[in-house]
Amino acid sequence: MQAFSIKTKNISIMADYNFREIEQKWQSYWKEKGTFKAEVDPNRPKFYSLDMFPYPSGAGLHVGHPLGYIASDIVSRFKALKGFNVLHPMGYDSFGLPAEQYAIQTGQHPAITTEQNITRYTEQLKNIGFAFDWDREVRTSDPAYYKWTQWIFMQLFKSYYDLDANKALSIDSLIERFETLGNKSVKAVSDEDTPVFTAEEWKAFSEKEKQEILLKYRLTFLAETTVNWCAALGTVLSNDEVKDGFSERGGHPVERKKMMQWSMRITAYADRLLQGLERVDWAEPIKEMQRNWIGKSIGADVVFQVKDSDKKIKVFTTRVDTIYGVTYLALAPESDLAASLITEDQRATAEAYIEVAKNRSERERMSDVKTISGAFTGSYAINPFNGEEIQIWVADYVLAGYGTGAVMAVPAHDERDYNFAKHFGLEIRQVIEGSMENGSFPGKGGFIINSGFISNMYMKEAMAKAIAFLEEKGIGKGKIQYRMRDAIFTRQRYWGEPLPVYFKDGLPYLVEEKDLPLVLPEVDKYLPTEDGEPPLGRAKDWTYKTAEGEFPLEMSTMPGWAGSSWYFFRYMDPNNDTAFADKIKTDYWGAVDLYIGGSEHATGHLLYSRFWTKFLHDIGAVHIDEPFQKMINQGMIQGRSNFVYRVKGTNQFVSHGLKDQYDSFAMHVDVNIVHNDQLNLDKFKAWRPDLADAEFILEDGKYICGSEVEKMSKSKYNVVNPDDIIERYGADTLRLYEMFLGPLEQFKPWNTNGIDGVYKFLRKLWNLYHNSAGDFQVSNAPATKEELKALHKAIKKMEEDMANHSFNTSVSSFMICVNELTALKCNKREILEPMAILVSPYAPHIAEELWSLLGHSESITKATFPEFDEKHLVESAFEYPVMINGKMRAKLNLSLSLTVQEIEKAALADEAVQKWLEGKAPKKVIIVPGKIVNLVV
RNA sequence: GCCGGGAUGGUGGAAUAGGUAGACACGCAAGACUUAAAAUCUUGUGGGGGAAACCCCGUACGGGUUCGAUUCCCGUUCCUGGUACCA
Repeated sequence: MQAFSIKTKNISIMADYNFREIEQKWQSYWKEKGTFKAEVDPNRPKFYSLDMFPYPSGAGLHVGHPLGYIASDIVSRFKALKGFNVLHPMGYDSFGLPAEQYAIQTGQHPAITTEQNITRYTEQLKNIGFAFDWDREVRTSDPAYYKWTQWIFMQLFKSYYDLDANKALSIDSLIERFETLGNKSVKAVSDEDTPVFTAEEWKAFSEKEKQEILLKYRLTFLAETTVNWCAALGTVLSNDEVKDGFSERGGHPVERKKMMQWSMRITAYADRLLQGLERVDWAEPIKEMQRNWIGKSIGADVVFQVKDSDKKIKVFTTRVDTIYGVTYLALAPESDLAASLITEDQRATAEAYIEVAKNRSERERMSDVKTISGAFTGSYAINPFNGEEIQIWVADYVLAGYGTGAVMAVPAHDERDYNFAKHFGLEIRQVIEGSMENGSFPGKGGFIINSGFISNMYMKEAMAKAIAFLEEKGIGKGKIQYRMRDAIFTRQRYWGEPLPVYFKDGLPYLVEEKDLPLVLPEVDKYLPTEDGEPPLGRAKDWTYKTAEGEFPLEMSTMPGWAGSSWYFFRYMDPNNDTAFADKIKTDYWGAVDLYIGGSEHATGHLLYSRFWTKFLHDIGAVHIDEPFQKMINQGMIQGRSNFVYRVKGTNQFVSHGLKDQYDSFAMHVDVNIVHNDQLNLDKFKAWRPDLADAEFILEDGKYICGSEVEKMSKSKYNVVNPDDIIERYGADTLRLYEMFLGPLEQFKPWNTNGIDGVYKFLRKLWNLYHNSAGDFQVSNAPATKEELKALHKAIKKMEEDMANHSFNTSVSSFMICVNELTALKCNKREILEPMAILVSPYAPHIAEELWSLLGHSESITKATFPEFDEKHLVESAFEYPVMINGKMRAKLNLSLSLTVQEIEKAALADEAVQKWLEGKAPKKVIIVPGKIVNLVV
């Protein structure tokens, strides 16, 4: 009877670490109990942990994607154990080009592919055991979501940027001011060509004229703009979607083209976007990238009169202090003014030059910086400071898109101007004290010479005087110029949010809010129409009906960044039908406390989100002004390819170490059939039919593969799928291993060479709670000093690592702790309970299982993080390294209560030390108690 | 070109306030268990010399500061990310 019962027990409870069973069990438990449901709770501090919005691609997740999610999951779970109310959501940026390209090829509606991809992504994410509140999932392509993307667009349309208030204000308030005062006194961000008018003139304008003027102020507006046109994709692209003259997605050529486009007046926020960077805790390089992208320059506009003409040329310069050194003006080839200034005697050469320069592609111009080219127009301008006549040139080093498209050239103090002047034999006139031996020099802050009334001054003073002169004469003013351009907001594509806009008399009007969402219509094909309209031109009845009649709706859709610029607010209140999110909720959750994602979004998403947040702040919709308080940029996981070496002309494969003895060539082999660089021969034969009868030349009985770090891609057979790792080792091992691989921010190749160690760790952890028969067994006996010390070392380390986001070192410290406890044969509840909590953020499934075996009925996620107590780590003795001249020569175990004199005495008495001292007394003795002894002889 | 980040054993990496370089893990080697293999466990493992004690060298390279430098400073090389005629 006795024997029988034991046997039954062994069979029923005997438990090796069975990750499959455990992980499924707890994932279902979390789902059923709604463990990670987050609700507003004013009595608890909040923590908002966010991952960058994924685009659900058809390829599914590979092992690199979850890296950041695992890190944020660990932080989220840790914060919850620390008593925080954690918001940790996940959702999908589900509008995008790949689904549409696929739709064009197959005719399948992008919504269907997108849905399939999301299902796959969600399944993969759930297998990893993330503490996401899945009830908050959002999708940008869901009408209930994009209703509010459209709503935000409408608010932008109804707003302008007021420079006195330094915020966005309603366009209605602007109209009121126009009606009473005209626009002369209005300081607002508007188009360059905005006319000045009085109240009377305003009132006399027609409805059409009024709307045209208002468009020059609206924060989102329709205007003729030079855009990046990608013919292959049939759409315009934003600057951050273009890399080296080619589209980021697909690598198609991109050209500059003038088109009527919707834009967002992000430039109005340039300065606040710059200022705000001071207040966020981001990695410095990302901030620097944004600063460069915004590109603030402080300088002045200067107007040059064209000689014998009423034409004027406005230039922007950051160095008015060098204005007496100007020896020519240069205009961009695209400039209409340049063409009009060409005189008869220069016509042939200048026009030919403009023709060539204009038609050179952006890419050509960029890659060919060294070649200096230009042409004299034949016209002269007058330098307003000294009345000198200077030549006006056309030069392709001047960009039409920056400043005024014209520069005042100071060859002595600007390298490009210098090279140009040298090349064409133009005058070089020095106006700052210094040596011209090595060509031009910027001489910033230098002493000004040969410069009329600003001579004998330093830069700062000279600039102030020169600007005062310009303003007094009405021929210029101090100005701040930004490199950043307004963001194009339309794409001539199907799979995006429709703009809630219709056209009347050729002018845009908003649809009424009650008609939102303006749902994406069905079309027969996802291609442009025959007459070049965007795909929405194919939709039937794509019109808007008002009391006045039926009007055509806008046919372009919003760009990919629209939906992702505000999704972090929607997570706070994902199902709200009356607002994009309830104010009480946005007030409570506030800014994202930790944002983890790649640095590739530095100048796109991260800038646009900040812009929209500031706008929503201005209109009183949210109280925060910066969306992401702290950000960590995880490094990309690269692929690590494996190779086999085929002997030429045979079906023989030679192992890596022997390949040089044969005439062989390398061939990619699927990394999933290679373990620790050793090829699984059976799986290799089964991999492809032509390899079934492959033969091998082995070294030490093994086939060793070569390896190389490359991008993770299907064609290189180096894609590792998280599901495969989970199938083999479990989600907890995957989570631990991704963290163990190295610092989160670092770029690193994925290889599974070390994964066994992490898996072994989990088994050792499991064994602490089980006896050798595999039965759960913990003791209630009090813990020993050593056991407590091992535990508290780990607690301390984890606390520190969490503060520094050093996840890899925490995994090591868990291993050390488990190794120590195993050596101590510890199975005390007093140790093992806190131990389970400690590892639970990293390995939540096994931790839940152990926690429940320990007799707890509630999830371990509701436990409290163990309190660190320094007293367990206090040592009474220390093994001093004793150094002679900085080299470690002896070790000395001494009590920490010894005084410096006593330590010195003990050190000098040591045998090994005596040998090195050779009987002499040390010249100098350095003793740092608890650290080191160093003797100088 | 300009602005960042980096370089540590065979490999991933550690050293968080200048104080024992190489924690932890992989791999490798030897041993135990096994008919055998796998798994597991034990021991060793930066390089060179030595039977050993121990000695010399060693954190990309060259200098410097310091009693003491992977850590701070100056210079060089290589890798890597961003950006590109921005007036």
